Amino acid sequence: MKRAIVITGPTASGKSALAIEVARRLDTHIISADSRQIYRGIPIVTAVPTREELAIVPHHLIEVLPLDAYYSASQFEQQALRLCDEIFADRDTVVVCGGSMMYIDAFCNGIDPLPTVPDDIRRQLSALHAANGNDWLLERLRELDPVYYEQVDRNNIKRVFHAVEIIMTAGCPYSELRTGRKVERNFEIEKYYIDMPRTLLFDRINARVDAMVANGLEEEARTVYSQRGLNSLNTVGLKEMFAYFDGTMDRVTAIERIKKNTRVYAKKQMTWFARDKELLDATLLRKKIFNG
RNA sequence: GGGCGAAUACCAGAGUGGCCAAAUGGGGCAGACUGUAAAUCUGCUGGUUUAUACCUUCGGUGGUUCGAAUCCAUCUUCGCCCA
Repeated sequence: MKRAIVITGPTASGKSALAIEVARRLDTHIISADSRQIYRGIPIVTAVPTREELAIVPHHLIEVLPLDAYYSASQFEQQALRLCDEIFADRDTVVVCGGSMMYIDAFCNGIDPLPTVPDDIRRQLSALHAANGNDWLLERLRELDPVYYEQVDRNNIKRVFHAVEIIMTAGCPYSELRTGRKVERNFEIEKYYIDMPRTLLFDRINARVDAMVANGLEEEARTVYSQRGLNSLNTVGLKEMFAYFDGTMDRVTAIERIKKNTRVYAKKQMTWFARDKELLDATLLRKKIFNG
């Protein structure tokens, strides 16, 4: 049976390095499950592995999309599965590595297929929303899908918006499309999580941000500053630099904010993964691969 | 030596007699999450295991008042000004 070794954990916990060691040992490839490293042009903020690291084993889905490309967990699932097929053609194992919670979930458990919302529908709804406000949007959802209306966090207007645009596209209630069903893969999945004391992790985060700054974070941010509205750039490390460029935050504060927001992000990852009962401790993987 | 101003919860900072365990922001903590997820959203943050409840807080002490973070006296510390 083929096998996918999934390596995840909070940001700066050492996922990439471990994945490279493991993939090298098993002579296989790494599929990155990172919603930001997938974009081209922001390797410093997103901590893309170095050129040397990338040369050790083949990596996939790193720096492959233009910054303005639309992408989603579902697309990741499809692409990652396709890559698995290819890699499994002449190997038994593949390594999937990343900290994007939803991508990991989509890969391991699948995600319900939803229609892709056409641009004109999105634009149209967006205009109506802008003109009529949140209450109007909520009212639309209540009419169109009372079931989901009861379930959503109505303060989270992005979710409400998404539900409505999906309904408009699919022509049926969003709640009918959400099965939450877990998909079985035709390969085994071993999911490992890198755990470490929070104080240590936070020290690593702070050190990594300093390293990014030393490696040209500011210059990198400048090169994409003009495109700041893109979702791919709504990223920790860039938004703070943008605020600095705007003059609303001084440089030292911006760098502090990056550290703080990265810590917050790491905590979100920890919270998400804490409820995943299938996760194994990454130290087990180390033992298995390197001592056995 | 004299004059003025300030002292509030982890920090900053509102509040100037009851509606104050005390606005707001920051920071911290906890959580939600199936479609741009490094996104988006939520709760808690004096103590009492629960609380529309009780207790202890607004520099110290002593007063005034039915009632004080808020008024008075005094002390301490800090800042500014005049000598």
